[in-house]
Amino acid sequence: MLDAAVATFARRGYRAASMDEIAEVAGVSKPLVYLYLNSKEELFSAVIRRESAALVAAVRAAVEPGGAADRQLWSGLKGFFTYTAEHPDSWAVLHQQARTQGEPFVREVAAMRAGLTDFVTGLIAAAAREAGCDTELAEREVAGLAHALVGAAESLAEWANTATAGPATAPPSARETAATLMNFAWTGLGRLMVGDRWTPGEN
Amino acid sequence: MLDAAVATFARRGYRAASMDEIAEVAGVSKPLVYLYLNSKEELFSAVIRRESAALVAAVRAAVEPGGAADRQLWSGLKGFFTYTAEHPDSWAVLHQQARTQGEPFVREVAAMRAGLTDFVTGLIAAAAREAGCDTELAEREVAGLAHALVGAAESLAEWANTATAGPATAPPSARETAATLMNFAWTGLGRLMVGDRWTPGEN
Amino acid sequence: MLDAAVATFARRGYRAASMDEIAEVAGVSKPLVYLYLNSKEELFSAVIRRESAALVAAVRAAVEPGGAADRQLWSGLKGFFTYTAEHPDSWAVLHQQARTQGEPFVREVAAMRAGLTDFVTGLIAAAAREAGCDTELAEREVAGLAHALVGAAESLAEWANTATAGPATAPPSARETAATLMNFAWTGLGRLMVGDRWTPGEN
Amino acid sequence: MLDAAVATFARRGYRAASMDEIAEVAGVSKPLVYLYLNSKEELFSAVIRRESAALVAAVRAAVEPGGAADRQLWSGLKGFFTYTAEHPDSWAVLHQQARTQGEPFVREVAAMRAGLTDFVTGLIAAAAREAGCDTELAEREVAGLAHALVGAAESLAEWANTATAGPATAPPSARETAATLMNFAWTGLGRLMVGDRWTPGEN
DNA sequence: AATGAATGAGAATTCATTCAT
DNA sequence: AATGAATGAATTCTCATTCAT
Repeated sequence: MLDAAVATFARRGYRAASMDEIAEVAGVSKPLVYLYLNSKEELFSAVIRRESAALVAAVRAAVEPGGAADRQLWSGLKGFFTYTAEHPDSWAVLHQQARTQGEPFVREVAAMRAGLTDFVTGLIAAAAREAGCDTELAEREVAGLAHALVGAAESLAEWANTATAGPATAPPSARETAATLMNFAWTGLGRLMVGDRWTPGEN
Repeated sequence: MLDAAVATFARRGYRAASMDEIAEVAGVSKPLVYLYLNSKEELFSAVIRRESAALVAAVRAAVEPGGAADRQLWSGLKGFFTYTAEHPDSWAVLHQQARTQGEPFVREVAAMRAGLTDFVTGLIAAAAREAGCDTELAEREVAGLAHALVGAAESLAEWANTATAGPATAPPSARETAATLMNFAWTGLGRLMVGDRWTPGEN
Repeated sequence: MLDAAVATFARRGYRAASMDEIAEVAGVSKPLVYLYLNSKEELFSAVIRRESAALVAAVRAAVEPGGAADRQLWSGLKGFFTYTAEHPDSWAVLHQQARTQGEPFVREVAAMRAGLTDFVTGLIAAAAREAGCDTELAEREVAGLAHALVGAAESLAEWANTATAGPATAPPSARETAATLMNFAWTGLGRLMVGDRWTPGEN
Repeated sequence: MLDAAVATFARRGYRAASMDEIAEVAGVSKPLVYLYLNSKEELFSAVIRRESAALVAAVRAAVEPGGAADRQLWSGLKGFFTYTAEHPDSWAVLHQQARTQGEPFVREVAAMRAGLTDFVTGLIAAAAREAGCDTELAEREVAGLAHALVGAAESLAEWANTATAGPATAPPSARETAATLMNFAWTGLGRLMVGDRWTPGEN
C-alpha cells in the first residue's frame, strides 16, 4: 500500500496524485487506505518517513567504518547512488515531492538530509585532521562545503535517473557517478586543506 | 500578471495555486487571465519561459567575456547567485515547481538548464586547453563534472535562500556563496586536469 | 447495547451518530450490533419503542388510580417530569430525535404520544362529568385542549432539562414543574367547564 | 435558493439534506450555492435567521398595540398560528431542525424564542397589573408560565400542521387554534392572579 | 457467539474554465 | 477591453453494511 503510494506520488506529484489512484494501484479500496493511514497528509508523511529511513539505512550500510575519510565518503556515495538508481520512485518522492510541498513535509525530509550533511561534515573535518591541516577552516565554510557536496550528489542522482533521454547511452552506473563526484570534490577539498584556495581578485 | 503568477506559484506550488488567487493578486479578473494566457498550463509555461530567460540573461550579462576560464566561471556564478537571491520567487518556481510538475514543464526548464550546463562544459574544456592538459578528458566525464557543478550551484542557491531559519545569521551573500563553490570545485578541477585524480582501489 | 444507542443518539442525533461509535460505547464489535439489530433504522426503532414504553410505564405507574381527575393528572405529571428529569437522554431521543427524522420514526413516537393524549383527554372528560358540566364540549375542542396540555408538558420538560444554563439556579424539580403546569392549566379548564370561556370579539 | 434550502431542510432534516438536492431544487448548480452561501453550515444559519425574522415580523405585525393584554395575546397568537400554517416548512425548520442540530444553531433559534417568551412574559405581568393583582407572582413562576404558554403554542402549531393524517377533517384554522389556546390558558391565568391557585395536598 | 477486515455509495467542497454582456 | 455569473468534473473523506473465520 505504501509502495503504491510511493509509485503514484513519484509519477504524479503530491497534489496531483489522487487517493483513488493510489488505492487502485494498491489493488485495494479507498476506504481501506483511510483505515490504515488516516488522511492523504498522514499517508505522505508515512511514505516520507519510510523512504527516508530506507535511504539512510542504505547509505549507512554501505559505509566502510573505520577507514580513511576518503574511503568512507567513497563507499557512502556508492551506497547512495546505488540506492537512488535502484529506487528511483523513492528518490523522486524524497527529492522532488517532499521538499516542495510545504511545512509538515519539508521538515521531515530536512531532518534526514541534515543527518547526511552531518555525516559529510564529519568526514571533511576528519580529513582535515588527517591532513594535519594548518589552516583552521571556519565552521560555516565547512557547512557550506558539505552542503555543496550533498547538493552535487543529489543533483547527480537525479541526473543519472533522468538521463534516460539519450536512448543509446546507458545511464551511468552508481560507481561511475560516485567516481565523478569524488574526482570533482575530493581533490579540491584536499588542496583546500593545505591552504591552496581559489581567490578572486578584487571583485 | 505574470508577476502575480510567479509570486503565487512560488508561494503555493503549481497545483495549489488557484487561478482565482492569481487573478486577485494581479488585480484583474479571472477571465482576463484566460484572455491573455489561455489556460493554467500555458500560464505556467509562459512563466517558466520568462523566468528562464531572465535567469539566463542575468548570468550571461554577468560573465566577463574573453577572460580566463576561472574568471568567467567566477563572474557567472556571482551573477547566478545574485539573481537567485534577488528573485527568490523566480528561482523557487524554476527549481522547485517546474521540475516537479511533470512533462510539459520539466522539458522547458531542462532546456534552460542545458544551456547553463553547456556553458560550464565549455569553460571546463577551455580550462583544460589552457592548462595544456595532456590527459584527454572523456566527453562524458566532462558532462558529469559540469552537471555536478551546476547541481552544486543550484543546491547552494536554494540553501542560501532557505537558510532564513537561523534568525541570527544573515544569509550568505552571493559573493560568499560563489567563493565557497569556486573553492570547492575549481582547485579540484584544476588538479584533475593535470592528471591528479582520485581513484578507488578495486571496489 | 440499547443503552449505548440511546446515549449516542441523544448526544449526536440520529444521522450524526455512527454505528462505529455506538458499538464502541456499548463495548462490543460492530457486527454484533448488526447481528441483534439488523440495521441502523431498526436499531433506532427498537430504541424508540423501548424508551416509549418506559416513559408510558413510568407515567402509568405514577398515576393514582381511582382518584379525582385533578389528582390523577397531578400524579401523572409528577411521574412524567420525574422520568424526563431522570432520563434526559431517553427524553431527548424521543422528543428531539425521533420526531424529526421522518417517516418510520415519527409514527412510532406519535403512537406513544397518542396514548398519553388519550389519557389526558379522558381526564378532561371525566372532570367535565364531575363538574356536572352543562355545556357539552365539542370532541375536537377537548382534543385540542389535551394536545395543548401535553405540548405544554413536553415543552416544560425540555425547558427543565435544558435550563442548565443559569449555573446559579438549580433546575426546577419535577414537583415544581408539575405544579406550574397544574396552575397554568387546571383552573382554566375548570372555569371552562362551567361555561366561563374566553371569547374574542368579532375578530 | 434559500427557499429551496428551507423546503429541503424541512423535508429531510439538516443532516440528511444534501447540497446536491438543495441545488437541484433551487434549479441551480451546486457551486453556485457555495458561491453565495459558503458552506452547509452557513447556509443553514442563513435559513434560520431569515425564517426567524419572518416569524417574529409576522407576530409583531399581528399584535394590536395598546390594547388590553388579552387582546394583544390573542392577536399575537392568531398571527403566530397563521404564519405557521402558511409556512409549514419554515416552521418545521425552526421548530424541528434548528433546535436539534447542536450549538451554532440552537443559539440562533433560542434567541428568537426568547424574544417571543419575553413578549408573553410582559403580557402576563401587564395582565396582573390590570387585574390589580394582590398576590405578587414570583418572577420564576411567571417565566415558567410564559414558557408553558409558548410551548403549548408551539406544540399546537406542530399539531395543526401534522394533523393532515385524518384526510376527512380539515386542519383547524389559525383562529380556532388560537381560541383553543386562549381558552386553555387565559382563564386559568386570570384566576391565578386573583389567588385562585391549584394546590396539591401533601404529595 | 463474535469479530477483524473490507467496501460501495455518497457527502461536502474546490477549481479550471466558459458565456453573456 | 473586461467581467460578473455560472458550472462540469474532480477530490478528500465518511459511513452503513457485509463476509470469512
